Amino acid sequence: MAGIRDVAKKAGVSTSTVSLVINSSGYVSDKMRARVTAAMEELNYIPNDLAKNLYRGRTNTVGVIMPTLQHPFFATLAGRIQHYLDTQGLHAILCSTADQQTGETQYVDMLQRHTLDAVIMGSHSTLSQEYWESIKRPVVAFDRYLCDFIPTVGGDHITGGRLVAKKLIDTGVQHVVHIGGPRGRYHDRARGEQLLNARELSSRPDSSFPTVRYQLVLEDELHAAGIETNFVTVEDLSDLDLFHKAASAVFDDYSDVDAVVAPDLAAAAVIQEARRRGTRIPEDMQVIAYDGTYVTTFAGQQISAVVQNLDETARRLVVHTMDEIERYEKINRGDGDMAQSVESVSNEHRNYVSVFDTESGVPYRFDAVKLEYVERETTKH
Amino acid sequence: MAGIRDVAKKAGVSTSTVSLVINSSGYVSDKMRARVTAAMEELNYIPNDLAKNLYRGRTNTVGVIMPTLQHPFFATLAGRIQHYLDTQGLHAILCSTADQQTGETQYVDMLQRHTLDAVIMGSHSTLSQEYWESIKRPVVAFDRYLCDFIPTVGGDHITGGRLVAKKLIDTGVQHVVHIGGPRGRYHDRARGEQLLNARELSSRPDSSFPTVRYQLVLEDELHAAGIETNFVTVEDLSDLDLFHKAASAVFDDYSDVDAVVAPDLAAAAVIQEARRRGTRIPEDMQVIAYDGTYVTTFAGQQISAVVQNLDETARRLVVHTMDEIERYEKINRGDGDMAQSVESVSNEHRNYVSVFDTESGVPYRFDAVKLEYVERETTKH
DNA sequence: CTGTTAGCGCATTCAT
DNA sequence: ATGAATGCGCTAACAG
Repeated sequence: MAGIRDVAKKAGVSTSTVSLVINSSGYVSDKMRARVTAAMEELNYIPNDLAKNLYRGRTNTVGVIMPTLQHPFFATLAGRIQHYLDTQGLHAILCSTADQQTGETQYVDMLQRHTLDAVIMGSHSTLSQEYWESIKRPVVAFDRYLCDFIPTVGGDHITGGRLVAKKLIDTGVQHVVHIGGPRGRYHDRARGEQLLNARELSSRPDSSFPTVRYQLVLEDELHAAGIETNFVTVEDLSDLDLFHKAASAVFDDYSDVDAVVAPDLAAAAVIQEARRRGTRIPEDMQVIAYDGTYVTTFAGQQISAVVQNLDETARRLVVHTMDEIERYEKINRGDGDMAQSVESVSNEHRNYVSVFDTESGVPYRFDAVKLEYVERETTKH
Repeated sequence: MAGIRDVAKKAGVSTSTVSLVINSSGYVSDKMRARVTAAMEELNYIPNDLAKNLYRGRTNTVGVIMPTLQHPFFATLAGRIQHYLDTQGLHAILCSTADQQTGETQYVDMLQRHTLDAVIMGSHSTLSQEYWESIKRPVVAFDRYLCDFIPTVGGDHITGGRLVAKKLIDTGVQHVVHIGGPRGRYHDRARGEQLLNARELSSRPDSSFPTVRYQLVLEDELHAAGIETNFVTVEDLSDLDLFHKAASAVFDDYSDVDAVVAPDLAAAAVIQEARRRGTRIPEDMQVIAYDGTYVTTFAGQQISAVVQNLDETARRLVVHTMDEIERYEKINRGDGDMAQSVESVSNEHRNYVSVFDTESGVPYRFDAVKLEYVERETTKH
């Protein structure tokens, strides 16, 4: 309850002196400082950050929007994001859209009302490009394109797809079934672009960059090698039971399948189903997981996987978040134009790709994190 | 950038009228309302919640402290907490202590500085009882005793331990190895109290109520039935590799083990290790997981488990959180004494146990959520 | 029913 | 080096 003025009164100084002591800024004589700290102790004074926030117009809080924490993939990513935000003195408000009635708009709202300094968007959004453009506050996207004004950090799924394809081709499989989320959500016209590299992709802000990309690359490379492929859809990623159903479907619908590529949980379900049906892995069937979270090490056997570097992804997401916050602060202060701060970041990452839009002065930035293939029990050498 | 006064000016009314329109409180004539909303549209006005927060002294934000989001157990719990907080118009700031340099004190700090309305404490705390008592702001604990002023919601691990013991005894096993976190952390004197029921436990605020309790009950009941038991420790729960090491240790150190009880991830590791060593489950060995998250359904085989009702746990945690917030608001308004609001909650839950401390006027409250045993592939009937 | 005004608790110019 | 005054943007008495 004790306020800064109580402390000032008790110490026989003015409020600004107390303020200087609190923030250890400016010059305060040692005597004054001692008296002030003594008064603070006595009154058990604790500064109220709400006032500070109002004055500063910042809360040091970032909204982190993920589909669900149930998936180790997003839980891990969220954890790493929290870690890197913490190193910058920022807090994370977590929103798993699956756990909430109100969707992502609530958080964009908080962003607009200055309850949030920025938003990291990791969920699929049905909102239009125009909507995201109209926000004009710091937003960074994970693995998806929102609009020209919003930078993206995501896995290099082109490489990811190639890694899987190469391994399967080398192993000599004939019929690959891969499992994934509904494809309808994604821009199908991207279908013809799967062999573009990250730089080329990033120059096409009209297409999204979701994980699903690796599937397109995979299919193309396998087809080019004369290998048959089929796709099994998991409609709702937050319904874990569907992964088991998908695993069953693989065996039921494709009797001659000799390789499965699937996100971690689905891959784990396939391992379990294989044991139940007496299918030996990797002798009778190869299994490769896509994502490579700890689920691949706690399944029935250790699963080979294309691993996403979530730590690095989180690090970059936070770097861009800070940049965006700073960029908008500059804009709101009036100095510096919108494109300015981008340059300074562009050398930060090896795979960083910037495409400047000279008309708007604002670039769309795609920051690709490399993926890695790890060989384990479920594939043959 | 547009403020409430800009809107007022544009609409030709006063700021308070605008405020009334925004909060749709009080009476405003339709004409005025129309003009105000029109002005808001034109100016693209968005209220700044920082000012509102300062005035109200609340942020509608609750700190949720968990050891790590890596564990599906805590990730799921955190997700459910977020869900229930959301239904009450509250946001969740997430802190997994494993992901952060700064520990839980940072969040208690935010609580004191009014950045947080309350804190839900799910991590182990090394801080003293006196420390927690001195906070005097809303705190609710998960599965652990902090101090007399702080209510706890936790699983009924007494029942949990009994469920496991009964099953194992019925199955006729001879040598049980169970895996768990380091025991040193927990009050050893609780050792002699393991047969107390929830009510009796709750009347002993000097002991904590961690998950580990089930192990004590388990050991006692098994010993009483003449069954040998051994304990394998996992020193650091956030180091997933240790679960695999523990699983190996079970086989290496105890060749005649015929049953394993372990937290989900460790149980999954045991399943994997058993397959590697040719041990058949459940023919040669029974496995029961404690917690029952989805990990038990994605392991090498479906694992029998004592399931914690995390949804109900989360619900109650949030109920108590709201109660505490309200209680402290009353206290700060001066009306109502500290013990008052507790009564109204005590009938809310079937397993709710209150112990009133007439001296302080504030009870220690322990709210126990029932556990359930689910039979799956890894145990015999 | 609407407008005027006084804070909410702190940070920061400016004088001194 | 220190203090008095002003404002951050909004809310809620109170007066009209």
